[in-house]
Amino acid sequence: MARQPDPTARQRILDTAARLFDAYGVHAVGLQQIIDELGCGKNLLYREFATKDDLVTAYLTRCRADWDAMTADALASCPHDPAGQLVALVRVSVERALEPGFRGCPVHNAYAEFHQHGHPVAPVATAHFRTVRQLLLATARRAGAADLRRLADRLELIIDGATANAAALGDEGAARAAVDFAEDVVRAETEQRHPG
Amino acid sequence: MARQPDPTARQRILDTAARLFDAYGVHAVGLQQIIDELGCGKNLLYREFATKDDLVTAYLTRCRADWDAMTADALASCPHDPAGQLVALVRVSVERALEPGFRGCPVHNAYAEFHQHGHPVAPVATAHFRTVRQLLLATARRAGAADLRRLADRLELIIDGATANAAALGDEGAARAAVDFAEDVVRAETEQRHPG
DNA sequence: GTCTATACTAGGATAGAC
DNA sequence: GTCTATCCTAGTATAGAC
Repeated sequence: MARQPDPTARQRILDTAARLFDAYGVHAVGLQQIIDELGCGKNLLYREFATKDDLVTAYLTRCRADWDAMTADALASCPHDPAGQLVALVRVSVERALEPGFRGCPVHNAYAEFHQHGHPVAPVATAHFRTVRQLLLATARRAGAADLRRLADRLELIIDGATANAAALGDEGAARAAVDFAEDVVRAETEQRHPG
Repeated sequence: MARQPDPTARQRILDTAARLFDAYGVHAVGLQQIIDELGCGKNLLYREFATKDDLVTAYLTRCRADWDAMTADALASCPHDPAGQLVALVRVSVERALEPGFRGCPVHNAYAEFHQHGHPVAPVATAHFRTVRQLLLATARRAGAADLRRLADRLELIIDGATANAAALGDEGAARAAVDFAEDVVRAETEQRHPG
């Protein structure tokens, strides 16, 4: 009897690839290493992903989905408090960045490895950067910020800064100060102006 | 007559290596590519740098020296105004990050590629991170900040955030807001408290 | 003696045939 | 799942120009 194709194969390949790419970077991980860790045959991987670029693109798409889910949870934690949602977006970013072994935002890291020459993974990364920006702007608007772009810019700097710094210094660096910082910024940018 | 050894060889190798590592990442650049671009023989490179790790370590040490020179200039631009120096440190970081082709802080990028298993380049990178932090703390102290660590943490988040964000979105992102942000933070953290 | 250039080893990469 | 082809890597050794 012929074996049935395994519908979970693609997901298992992506799980292993993501773990290795996250830990060592894309260039540093070979397909053979993924195959060895997964214990599958070479055919299976090449059936699901024709080239390494295809696998990397799928990996980055998955990173984007993870980030979308993480931020959706943050927004849902205080659905009627947009100012609190802005702080929650910073909080979940910092929590992720302070996990042991964190090596930096996978999308930023992959973009640094592949941003040249119209590489196929570059547009997936840049789409993520625009998504982050749009989410901050939309939430700042609902929070009634006087200057939408200024508040969104400042929170984006805090998020990106905490992410990069945590990769370098972990919780011995500036990342642990990010949430307090964000609270002060949100308060300053959304408080009522005194009349007259 | 015998040829004289070229005292500039090591520097020329480092120039070319730094340009390629900055543009494509360390893993993505082979020694052969450096040799080809430089037009030297393989022997010369291996005489100056016995292994690729040696070359990468020298490259990172050079990146650190570049950063030290850049920040020394910033401090010298307003030697009797520590608060202005803090803003100047942010300004030069943002200017560097907004240059065309910027791919992120080279030390952060290299650390992301080589942070595992006690790799010989990792300590060079972590020493840089501590240097940045110490410089911000020392300057914040001279600026008379009420809470040294809070001011240094916040400025470090802004610098790291602008650097990472500029690599992703260039001047269409949050990086251009960093200097104004830093000015507000420095003002808030160094202003005189009202007595009583 | 210093340099360029090339040949070579050994291993790992992607890719694909069977 | 194995086996092969081709390429690229780090690194060494050798040949020959200046």
